[in-house]
Amino acid sequence: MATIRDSTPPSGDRRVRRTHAALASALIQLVEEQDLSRISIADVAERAGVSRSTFYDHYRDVHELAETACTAMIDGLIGSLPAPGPDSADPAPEATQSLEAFFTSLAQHAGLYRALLGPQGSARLVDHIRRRIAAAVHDHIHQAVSGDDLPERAGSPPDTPHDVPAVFTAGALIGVAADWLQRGCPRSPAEMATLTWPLLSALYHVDAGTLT
Amino acid sequence: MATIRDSTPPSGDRRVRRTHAALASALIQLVEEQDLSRISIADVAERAGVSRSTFYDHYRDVHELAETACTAMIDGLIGSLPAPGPDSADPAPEATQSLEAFFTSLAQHAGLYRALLGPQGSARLVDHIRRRIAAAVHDHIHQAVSGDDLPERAGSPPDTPHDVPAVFTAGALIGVAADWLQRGCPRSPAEMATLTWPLLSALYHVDAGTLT
DNA sequence: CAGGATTTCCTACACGTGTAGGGTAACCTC
DNA sequence: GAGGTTACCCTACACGTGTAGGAAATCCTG
Repeated sequence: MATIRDSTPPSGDRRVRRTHAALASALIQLVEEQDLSRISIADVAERAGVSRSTFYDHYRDVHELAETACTAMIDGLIGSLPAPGPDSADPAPEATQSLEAFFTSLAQHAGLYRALLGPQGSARLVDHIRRRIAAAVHDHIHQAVSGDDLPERAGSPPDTPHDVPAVFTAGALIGVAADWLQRGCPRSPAEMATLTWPLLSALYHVDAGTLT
Repeated sequence: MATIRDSTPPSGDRRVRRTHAALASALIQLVEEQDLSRISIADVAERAGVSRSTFYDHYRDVHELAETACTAMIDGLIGSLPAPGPDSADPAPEATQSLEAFFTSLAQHAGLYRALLGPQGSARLVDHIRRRIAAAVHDHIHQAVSGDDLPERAGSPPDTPHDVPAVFTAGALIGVAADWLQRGCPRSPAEMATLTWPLLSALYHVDAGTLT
């Protein structure tokens, strides 16, 4: 039996890397085709060309696989979140552009993200994403206030401190994203960015003011 | 076999009311004791003194039961959300008080809400709650701008229009609530209200400004 | 109270889940 | 390459899910 909880990516063994990749790819394919709640472990394993018991050697359930399989994509998304502008830059072109990139990325994998964030999705994954966004927002705010460049926060554990503004902001972004995806992306990413930026910017300003 | 999708509360038949109540009460009990994901339909049915197949006569799964069983409680929560103040009322005592009531209600059923909103919770229910909060926020904003008293929005269907600020705000509140509950409510409801109100208020102001 | 209509319960079935043990083959290290 | 290690696969089992049909009890209606 395999040792469970292998601490992720640069797994020494070639076999492990292959099954991890195969399972992740299979899940992403399947989730584009149907609701996450309809996907059985047997489905994923078969699509990946792997036995069902091998799946259990690596993950406890589909949500756990989804968490690790999508972390890279999620982090890409989060990376395109705009930092708070220096101060009241009303048009704020670069921030809006960042947000547009955010919504564009969402739209490009709309099927995937809708399945994960929507009502048939995974509360676990949503929680995971909220933590990561909150951590990013936390860094943005403190970086903007102190002026320091934080040391990149590598693959560090997302031990968010209890930062109310950060989780507030993170929840808000998830809410907008989930709702937009669920309605089938009726507005363009640019429109969404234009509508969202004033709200996000307002939160940033409150945070900066409260922090000092 | 029973006709599925009976349109809820004032169900004529005495038997139906009894089983609905028994199932709802049983679920709420169980969810205070353990994670939602560990609760089987057989558990709920047994606790309610009802057969498993009767459960399926009324609900498709545990999440659907949770949705209807908690709607009343949820609506109570939403009712205590503060409306936007007339304009910049910085201390805004009544708004903060409303928010404190909101967090106090959450804390009173902390076990329940944590199980429902947390990582082991129900994405369906979270989606449902977000829609309801968004609808309430939507009404608040338009009421504040137009000055009208909307006609109470009785048990009406939560057909939220695509209102970005509303879902943004709704997501934010859910994010704060979920995070706070998950950490075991480390701060008092009053502290949470004090921390949250500036953020919420800022969003209200942006919305009012954008609307005119 | 009789009537019909519904709800409730029982049984049964095909599947999915999660766990366990052990055989085989692939891998890394030396 | 030979070594031990470890991942992979197979089998099997206990349980939960969701569906279906039909018997019996309960209810609303007139």
